[in-house]
Amino acid sequence: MIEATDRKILSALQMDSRRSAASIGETVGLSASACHRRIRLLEDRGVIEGYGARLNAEALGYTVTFFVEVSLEGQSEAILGAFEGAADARPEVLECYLTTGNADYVLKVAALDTEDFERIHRRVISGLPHVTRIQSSLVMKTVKRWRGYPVR
Amino acid sequence: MIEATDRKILSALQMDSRRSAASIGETVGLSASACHRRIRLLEDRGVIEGYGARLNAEALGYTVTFFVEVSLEGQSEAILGAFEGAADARPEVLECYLTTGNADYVLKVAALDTEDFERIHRRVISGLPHVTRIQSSLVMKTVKRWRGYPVR
DNA sequence: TCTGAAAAGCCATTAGC
DNA sequence: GCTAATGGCTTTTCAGA
Repeated sequence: MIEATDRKILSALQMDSRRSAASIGETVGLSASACHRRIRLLEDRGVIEGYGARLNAEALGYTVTFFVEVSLEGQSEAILGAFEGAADARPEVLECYLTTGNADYVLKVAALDTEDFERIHRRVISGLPHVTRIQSSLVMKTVKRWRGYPVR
Repeated sequence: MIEATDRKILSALQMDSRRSAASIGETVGLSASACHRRIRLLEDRGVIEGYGARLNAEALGYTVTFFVEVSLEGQSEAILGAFEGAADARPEVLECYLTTGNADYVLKVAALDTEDFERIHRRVISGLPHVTRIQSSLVMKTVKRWRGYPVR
């Protein structure tokens, strides 16, 4: 379990990891050194997995985001493993989940433009091993983007 | 457009935003101050939207992740707007996208346990305004988690 | 064991070139 | 873009609650 003060620290760092330990300590009622030590412990415990910059997709040239539901030709460990390894290796595949429901996998993909989308859909995804059926859903609007987990 | 050196900087910061400008500058062939100025400009241009800690979902107590496909009872601006505002306000809804395809929206949701999942599915999602059909897909395995955009 | 205070070293940031 | 200088921050050490 995670203590209340630690949760406040995590919430602050999740929103803005460039805040200093002194600043966060001030808001949670700790000195800079005490706050810093707690952060270090949360890192060591694996609660904090790392720190990253949030980049603007459009600025990077990605104008198209889409989800792909993928079904495979079987459920054997060999088939699943082959697909997962190949999906993981493709940089176009941003995320990949094995799910219950109609499809076997849900993939999140980013493309530079509609031509790139076409290429990824027809060549990359369809070319992953043991794929039998794919169905893409284009993202027309991001209503709520990822801003981290609720920590309360 | 973004220059090659800036892309290397972005890639490094996306992976680990705690690296110093001096360290990144060394790998991309710049002095600390030059690298720092480029980072500042990328922030000002909005290419870098912010910095955040990556937290471990299980450590926070989230054992269940699922996607929900949601259909609404109409497509009018009022209906879409009401749903989107309500979805955005729910902390359980981590992400929300308006998509093409069978459903109108795709939501990503995290739950503490199966009981919490039940609560969110039956009360939160179903209670969002103008929802007519929902279909959940439970994540059984995260094959590839979000690690940022390819910047090359 | 966790805290706060102080010291040392590193880093971000700016100015000058 | 680089070098140099400054101020702030991280990080460690140490003593007390």
